[in-house]
Amino acid sequence: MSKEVRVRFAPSPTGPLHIGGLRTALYNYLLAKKNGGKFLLRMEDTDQSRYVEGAEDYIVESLNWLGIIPDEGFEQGGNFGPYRQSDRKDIYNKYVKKIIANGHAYYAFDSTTELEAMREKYKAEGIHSPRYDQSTRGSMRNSLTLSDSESDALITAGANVVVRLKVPENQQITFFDEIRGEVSFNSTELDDKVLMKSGGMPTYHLANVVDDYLMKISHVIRGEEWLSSTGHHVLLYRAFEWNDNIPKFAHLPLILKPTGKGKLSKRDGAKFGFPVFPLTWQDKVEDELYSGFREMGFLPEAVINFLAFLGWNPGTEQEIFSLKELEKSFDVTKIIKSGAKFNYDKAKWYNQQYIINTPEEKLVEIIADKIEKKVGRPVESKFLKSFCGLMKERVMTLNDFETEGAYFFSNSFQYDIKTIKKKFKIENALHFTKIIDSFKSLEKWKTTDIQDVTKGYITKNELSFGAILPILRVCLTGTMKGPDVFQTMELLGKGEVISRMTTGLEFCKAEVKG
RNA sequence: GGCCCGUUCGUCUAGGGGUUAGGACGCCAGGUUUUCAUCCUGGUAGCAGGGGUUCGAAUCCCCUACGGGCUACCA
Repeated sequence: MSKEVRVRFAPSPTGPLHIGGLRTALYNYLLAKKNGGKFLLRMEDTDQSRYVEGAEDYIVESLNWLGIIPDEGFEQGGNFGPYRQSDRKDIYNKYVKKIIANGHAYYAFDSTTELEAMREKYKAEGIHSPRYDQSTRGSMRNSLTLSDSESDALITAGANVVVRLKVPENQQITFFDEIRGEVSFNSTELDDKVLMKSGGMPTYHLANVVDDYLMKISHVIRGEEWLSSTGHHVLLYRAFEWNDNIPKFAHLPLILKPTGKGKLSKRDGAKFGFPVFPLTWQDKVEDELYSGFREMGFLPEAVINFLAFLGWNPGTEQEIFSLKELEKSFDVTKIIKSGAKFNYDKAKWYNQQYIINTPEEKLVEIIADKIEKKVGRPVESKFLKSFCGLMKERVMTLNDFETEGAYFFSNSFQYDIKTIKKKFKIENALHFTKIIDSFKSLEKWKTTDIQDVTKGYITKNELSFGAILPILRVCLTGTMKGPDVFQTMELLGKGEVISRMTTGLEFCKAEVKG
């Protein structure tokens, strides 16, 4: 009987969640669903100094938007709570006492200045990155070097007391990473990490291991930035004698900048002109607005699909996967080892695919409010449905509906002068007037009728389509881009078409003369 | 600097000893649509370098180079 799959997404509320974190959440979620397991959301808020107001809500809302809903967490509840680390201080305290007692951790009393002095001293001796470890701890102020009575006094006094892991000498630490295979460290390379900070809060390392154990986490899927500290985590499991309960590890490659080097950062969005966050985030400290995929007009399904494929693929040639399909096909061992550059073109392509495959009714639900807000009046849903049908094959984002299709809602637009100059011949002016007249006398205002009467007129008078159709389009929409001109006319309505044609024709005449 | 991880078209990737090295995005060309987009067809372009092992390496091993991560009382 294999253990139940229980995975967690454990973000820190230090700011908005960026797409790297989101992908981590997604992979965790997929592994849980694939195996009928549980996906938990745990808030790692042990650093009160970095706590950012609203970040927690942002994380929850982001996951909700994407449909990655936790089975357990501080909102859903569960039998392994509390799910905020700040609410678990007593638990960490209890466990840290335990490993101090069994000799795997110790108290250290060094002040910041003392630590700095130590680093300076060893640096001067040519050691590049001096650390608090087995080679230096003997010359520091801690419960290993001080007498018991001295230590006790300092512990009681309470200032500057931290607990450090006593890393053993020359131990081989090997663990199996589901993505990378065997990874090993020698303990001599590892420093005596702080487990409990002076305020009594645990550090990530302690809290993480204790929580994963207590919450019966079976797989730890996290970013590659944690790979180096996994040695410490394994040591911790050993110190607690939880060897049989070490979770499986999977360290995800980082998401890189699209150009240049380095991992994607929050500033890259503004720099390269694409979102790196799921939702727009107003940063109060920096007074900066970071754009989000949702506000940029992306469908959550498209973002999911795009994110899933940034570092994973099923090994088949299928590219479009719904969340449900991903849940079935996902396989941690197929995750790519190397970092992937963020490719906004591909993200847009996914979005376009999803928009095209979304039924018009659904699109109306999504964009109706935005359109009406922009137009400033209610718009019939029947109209919107046709509008979506005409536009959805030519938009990249949801926002393009209102920008590229603005002329369906308003007649105040700029005419494409170039086309008018090129295509409008003054000797055809009378023909346009006659075409307008034939529109007026049209009883049924359907695409085919409009098309028949227009094309009929062109053929009968031996005119060319190229001399008439572009001008019709420009007069009606201002632009040369857009759906079929006759379908556009049907949707615009007879009155509107006649009115726009009349003013448009006057504009053309004036333009050519002037 | 040290430790750890990585390296297939411009980008995302398939491929795990014998393949014309496959797909997708982008780009280019053609077709459809007398617009744009969609759609269809075709094209462009890649195994970081050097040594091994082998009858035979993109594939296995080593070295180098390059990239990335970590090196806090941050996560």
